[in-house]
Amino acid sequence: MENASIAEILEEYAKYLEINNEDFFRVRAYNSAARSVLGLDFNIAEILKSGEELPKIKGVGKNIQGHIEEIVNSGTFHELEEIKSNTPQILIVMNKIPGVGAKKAFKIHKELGVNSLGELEYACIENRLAMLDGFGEKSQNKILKNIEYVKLSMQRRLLADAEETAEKIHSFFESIDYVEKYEIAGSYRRKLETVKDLDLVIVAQGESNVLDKIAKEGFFDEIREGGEKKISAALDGLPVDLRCFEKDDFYTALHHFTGSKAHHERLRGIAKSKNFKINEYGIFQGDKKLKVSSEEEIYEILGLHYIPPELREGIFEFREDLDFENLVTEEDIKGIFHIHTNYSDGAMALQDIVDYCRSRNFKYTGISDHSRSAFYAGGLKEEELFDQIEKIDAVNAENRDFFVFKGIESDILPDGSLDYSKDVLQKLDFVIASIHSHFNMSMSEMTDRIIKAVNNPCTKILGHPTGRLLLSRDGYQVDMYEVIKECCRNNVIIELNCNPYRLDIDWRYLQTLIKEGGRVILCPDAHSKNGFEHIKYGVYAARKGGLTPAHVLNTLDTDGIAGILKNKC
DNA sequence: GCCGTTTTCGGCCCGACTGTTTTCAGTCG
Ligand SMILES: Nc1nc2c(ncn2[C@H]2C[C@H](O)[C@@H](COP(=O)(O)OP(=O)(O)OP(=O)(O)O)O2)c(=O)[nH]1
Ligand SMILES: [Mg+2]
Ligand SMILES: [Mg+2]
Ligand SMILES: [Zn+2]
Repeated sequence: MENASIAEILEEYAKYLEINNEDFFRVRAYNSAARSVLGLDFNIAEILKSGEELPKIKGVGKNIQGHIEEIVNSGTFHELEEIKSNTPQILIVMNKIPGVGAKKAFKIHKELGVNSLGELEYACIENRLAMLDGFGEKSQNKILKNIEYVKLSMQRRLLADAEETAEKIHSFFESIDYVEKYEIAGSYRRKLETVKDLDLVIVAQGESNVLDKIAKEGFFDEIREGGEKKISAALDGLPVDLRCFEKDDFYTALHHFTGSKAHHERLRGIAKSKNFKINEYGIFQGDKKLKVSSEEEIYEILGLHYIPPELREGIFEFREDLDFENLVTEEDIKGIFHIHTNYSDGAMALQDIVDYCRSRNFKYTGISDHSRSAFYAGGLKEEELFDQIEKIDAVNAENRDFFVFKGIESDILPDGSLDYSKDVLQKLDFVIASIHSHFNMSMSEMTDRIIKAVNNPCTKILGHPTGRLLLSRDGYQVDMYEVIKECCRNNVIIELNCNPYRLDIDWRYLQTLIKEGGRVILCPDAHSKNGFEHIKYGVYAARKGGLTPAHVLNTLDTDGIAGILKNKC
């Protein structure tokens, strides 16, 4: 079992505790234990099963360790199952109403016997809500109005889609002259794969009510609420939070608004233990406000190495054995694999791809169309593959400073075998093995299926290992830890698919992967020219996972790649 | 629920805003 599964279950329990109005610090204990588990450099289940003693895990004491042992044995723990079956659905629903949290939802349910949103609407209309202690006419009206928001059920947004809204915001700030400095912070700046909103930090020197002025520009679709220092707006259906600061406070404000919440809890705890205090207005030593002119200085003052925004998730950035000085960048990428041509479902011809890659200064590419079982995606019959091989050989004969590696994205068939015979695959430089069908297998079946493909000597790369499509399709059930170990044992590189809907393998597994000695390859999975633009999302994800160029196969030059691929099957 | 260590229970990140309150709790960032 993966640590991530354990973490997920602990987080779920925290959510139920919170909804049931349990002690705040108890809720937080479960949340922070979950983060700790996610950031471990060993596999909990493996250690427990071997009968060894579990090393000390920060934030995991007797109780939570007991739960973890139960989770490893049975996939859940009884307190969780109990609270799940005892929590009325309406509490969960009401918690989604803006302005209604655990306390209010609990009270409404308990004292008014409200069991559905419909009943809540009635209670408001009949003025019963306003009669409750702590409620009044205004909050009643607000709740009535906000019930609609739950029905709309706000979704998170793909980072790549949020970027389009961000572009509009950049143009807007170009067009006005009274904002001196601003930056989009929050999860957007941390390059999280999906974002709930955009969080803007704004500085306007010598302007009294900047936010008011911005609100009145009519640029945003909606201004939901606001005070002097912050307003909540929306654009393209995406919420936007704006906060205004003095120029001198810009860096601590930016740092604050970049988050994450979990990062701040840890960092501020550390600060406090060293007799500092951090908030959005500065870092303080006693009454003295220290001068800060970069985010780096905040970490320096605390005696910590710098933690870039992408890493600030409260998961593993505080581990003492890690530093983030040499994270991979887009410039490190020397060439790209997993390109589809018009032989299968791609839009570009081989020569177009070569020309385009050269114009982008790539030194090589790896062509991999779909295999024959993927008939819906124009998968290649053997003759077509042989034809493509000839064409690629011809291109390579013409070019001295660019190389095309010959490959295929082979379906992993339900029994774990690949889609062509060995003597066909031997004609290729590489095989990406991917799952494109029969997603509904049990976790152990699916894990066995993938592991069998990974053990096939022809397999060089494992493609999009969970098959997830962010915000629309969960990945298939697979034990990623077992898969990672098998990949490392067989020298199979794991793809980090750069398509912003995929970003698969998830960055949260990357520390585990490199601990096991593995590497990733960043693949745009391009079906058209536009697909090449996706590389940056893969780089963001790799950085979030703390990877350096050495952990990314396609930072190597052509000879380096050829060396890795030289053992044919 | 966890932690530290003045080994036993008090503290756990910090602030803006709202609406209710009559001095602050709840929600959200
Ligand atoms: N210190 C502190 N800062 C917080 C807390 N909650 C939010 N923040 C800061 C850090 C967050 O990154 C920032 C923006 O809050 P958001 O709710 O928008 O979360 P974030 O952008 O991190 O993720 P999301 O919007 O959900 O994709 O505000 C908190 O409880 N404590
Ligand atoms: Mg946000
Ligand atoms: Mg926000
Ligand atoms: Zn694929």
